Amino acid sequence: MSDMPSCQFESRPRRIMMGPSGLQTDFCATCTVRPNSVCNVIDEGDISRLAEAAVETIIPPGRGFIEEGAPATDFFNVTAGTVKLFKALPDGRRQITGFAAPGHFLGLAVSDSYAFGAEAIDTVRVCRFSREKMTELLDDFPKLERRLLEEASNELVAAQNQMLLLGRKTARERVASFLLDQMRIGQPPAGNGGPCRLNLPMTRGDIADYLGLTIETVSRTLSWMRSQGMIEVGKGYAITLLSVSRLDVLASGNG
Amino acid sequence: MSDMPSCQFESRPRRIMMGPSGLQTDFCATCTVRPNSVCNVIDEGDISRLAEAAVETIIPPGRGFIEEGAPATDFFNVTAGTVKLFKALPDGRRQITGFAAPGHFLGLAVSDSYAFGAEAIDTVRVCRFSREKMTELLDDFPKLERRLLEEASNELVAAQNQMLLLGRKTARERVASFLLDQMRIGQPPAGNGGPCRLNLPMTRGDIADYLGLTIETVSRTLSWMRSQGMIEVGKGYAITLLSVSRLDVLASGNG
DNA sequence: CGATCAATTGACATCAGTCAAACGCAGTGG
DNA sequence: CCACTGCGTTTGACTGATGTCAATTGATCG
Repeated sequence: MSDMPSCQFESRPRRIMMGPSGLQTDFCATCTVRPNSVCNVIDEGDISRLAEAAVETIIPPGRGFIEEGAPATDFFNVTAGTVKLFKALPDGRRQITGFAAPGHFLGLAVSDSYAFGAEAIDTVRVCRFSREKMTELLDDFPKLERRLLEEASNELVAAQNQMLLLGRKTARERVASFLLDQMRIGQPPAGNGGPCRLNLPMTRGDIADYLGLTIETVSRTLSWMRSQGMIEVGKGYAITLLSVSRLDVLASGNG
Repeated sequence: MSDMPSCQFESRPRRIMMGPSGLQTDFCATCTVRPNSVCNVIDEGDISRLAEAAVETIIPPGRGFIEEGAPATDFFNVTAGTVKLFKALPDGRRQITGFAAPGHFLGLAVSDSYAFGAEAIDTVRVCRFSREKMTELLDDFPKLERRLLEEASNELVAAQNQMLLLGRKTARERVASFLLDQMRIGQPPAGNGGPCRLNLPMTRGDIADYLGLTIETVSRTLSWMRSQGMIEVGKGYAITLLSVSRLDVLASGNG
């Protein structure tokens, strides 16, 4: 599907403000995703330590930047765009294990090689940390470790939900679950129940690989939902959820 | 399938040796699973702190001891037997998200309620830690936090593998993957390639719920493997792997 | 306008699920 | 000792949801 060249970064070393003392200062201080990311455990006073360790990298759409099985040299924090994480079988079958939105931390594999691949869906910006810098940060900021554990636990919960979806839900239930999940990402938790417009960054193929279905089944299912008045399929990647409640019933297996 | 009574423990407060100073001593020091569990990061000198916090609990076969959605009051460390972890849909469909063998740490969910249920397969022994005690331990032993992060990362990798299995593998590939995984649990990593006898603690139903299949399909697939000379199905829960290499080819999708 | 690529739709095939029967084994009680 | 029961497993016949293959539509971009 994608050519997946071996990990090539289009890194552009970030221009960093220098403070009076010559120390790097507030490159991270102005980061818009910090409140939602693991970085939020670093105090204002220590923020320059973070900026020092991070290298901002821009990744164009479709470019792979983590190769499954390659040596795990870096950690990443997504600051813009959406990344797909996946595993593949030798014959090309692919399972997307998750989508990483801004704030998401990547690279939690403990082993010395990545257990999954990663590819930019749209234009992605990440903060890259070398393994060494990351180790230093972990040693100096115990809070960071606790925060990463929290992050990992949340991912585990998401993974368990996905296993339930992949192992036991029907195609309609899977698509409904997916749409609701996507809604919860963009929306504040208190959804008002009214129509909700989504702008999905990923293709039908990505959705299929995420839900363990084929492109055709995803397309047919969306068409069926449209025929039922549950959603509206706009042009491009827009989908409007017309009846969140009915999708909810479907997603939880009571359709 | 199981009646799952609300969490009832058959706790028997562990008899603990008292040292000269009146402090509890080496209940954990003699623990056979400590080398493989998160507890191995606590130094000998501090081992009594661990013993102080742990309550050993015996759980009979079939008894549920974590209920999905219930308040997450305790953490567990499995010391004997096998536990199944699962999520369920309202209509009873069930996905087993993993099996916890001795050494496995349970309860990593950060939220205040359990994201999964847990039930003993055979007679299970666990060390139970209250949330408060666990927090104390984490505060006092930073190494423990790092170790838990490692554990969580490993579980994430396993979860990603399982997503690939559930989303993209055929029934034969799933069963082959499962048998090989089970072999690797019991065996030291250097499998000699010769026949390998497994004694699975779980029923066909559990295997089916783990692999996202039905009992019938699991049974048929095992019969097919037997007809191919790949395995031997003994009475009870014994299965002998006759050709690990052919199972390997199957499991990785080149069957 | 033609080329390309993603998405949709249709016709058909198939893998795994469903329903049902039979088997094997263990435990119980006559 | 044997009949009876319960439960998990195996096997068979059939069904159906989803995959496969293929044609069409629609959007984007030179």
